[in-house]
Amino acid sequence: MSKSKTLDAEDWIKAAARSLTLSGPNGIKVERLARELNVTKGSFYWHFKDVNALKLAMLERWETITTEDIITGAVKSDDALENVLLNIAILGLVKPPADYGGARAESAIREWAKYDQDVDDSIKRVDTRRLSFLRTRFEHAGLSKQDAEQRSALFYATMIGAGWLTNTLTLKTETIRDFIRSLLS
Amino acid sequence: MSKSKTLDAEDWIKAAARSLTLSGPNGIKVERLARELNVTKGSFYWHFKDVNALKLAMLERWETITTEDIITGAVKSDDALENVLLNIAILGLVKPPADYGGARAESAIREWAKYDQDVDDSIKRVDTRRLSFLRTRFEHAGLSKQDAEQRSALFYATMIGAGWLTNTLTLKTETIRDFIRSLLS
DNA sequence: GCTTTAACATACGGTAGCGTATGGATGATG
DNA sequence: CATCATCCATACGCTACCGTATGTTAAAGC
Repeated sequence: MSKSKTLDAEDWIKAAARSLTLSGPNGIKVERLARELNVTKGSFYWHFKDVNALKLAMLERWETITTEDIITGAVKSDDALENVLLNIAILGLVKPPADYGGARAESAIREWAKYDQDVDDSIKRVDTRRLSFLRTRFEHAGLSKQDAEQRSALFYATMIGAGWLTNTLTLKTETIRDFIRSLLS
Repeated sequence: MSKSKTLDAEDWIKAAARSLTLSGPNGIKVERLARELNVTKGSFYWHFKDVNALKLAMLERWETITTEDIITGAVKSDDALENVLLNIAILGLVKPPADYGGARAESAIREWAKYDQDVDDSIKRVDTRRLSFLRTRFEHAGLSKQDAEQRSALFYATMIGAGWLTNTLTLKTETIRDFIRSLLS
């Protein structure tokens, strides 16, 4: 909701992302988003061909945000791998800006992927990108290719699960640190 | 789809569970399920008051299946804790019968819970039940209360994440075994 | 064999949502 | 200042649902 008098496509994308995290994929309805933006759907069909176009645009934003942006951000602190991983773990690996749905977008999109091929393609690219980053890092730390592949996968699975269960359980930093150390030994 | 000429409530519950795993929560539509069952919705409203009643009935089935039934099944092999956990991990902790949506029901329900209070209540009970089972086991293995709490949580998070990413990555049995050993030491 | 009832089918009114078509306002531009 | 493109509102037909009301059938009970 910029202060400009008229909306642009990006405003609609943000609204869709917010709605996704609040109500799930089926919360993304044209007339509903229009109400939240205080316009009518006449505006929407000016900026987008149809809802599918909005979906694809939103996925594209999310992809770049949760791979390139986040990973490069986490690596900026180029400490020892242990600290890099800890950073990633604590940040949840997935903290897109609140404008675009925040951390809750991850799980919503991940589940959505099971019923929608476009979404599945998107998340597969994201997973591949992240896993290859982790695997490379583990290899640089001296692990064999096989160990690097398995342990980065184990680490990634744990982060996804933990980020998923934030409302149910809380992992202490020390617990995560021990876990990372066992992966690196 | 039993061979009996008429349907019962259980048939509708199974159909709803299947539809949930295939199309998500918004795949659970009365007229849609009716088509899949080769009847009309006249049948549905005879067996249930409304869709919400079907939702609640399905959640109840899922709860008992994925806690009592599964856990007691995994424990039947009353080996050392290491093997029990391995069993749980490999079984995914969450393999309800295919009739009721199979393993994919877990993630669907877990995501659904974010937008629906009834579902959230249900999954909170399930998580509590499972975590308390794990925690008790860890304590019996000689870990302190704090360690048992944290490590069972870590184990559970990993299992949820791994079960979630089965299409993306594959953890070898040996990897999981090493992980469990590090948790028990 | 006639009624009763369980298990559906059919028909209806109502809402929410999609996409289109077209009209209206507002600012830039020559 | 008349025109033109941008941005949005309004109005329309259409489909997919929900839930209700009522008709239908086949089998069970007596």
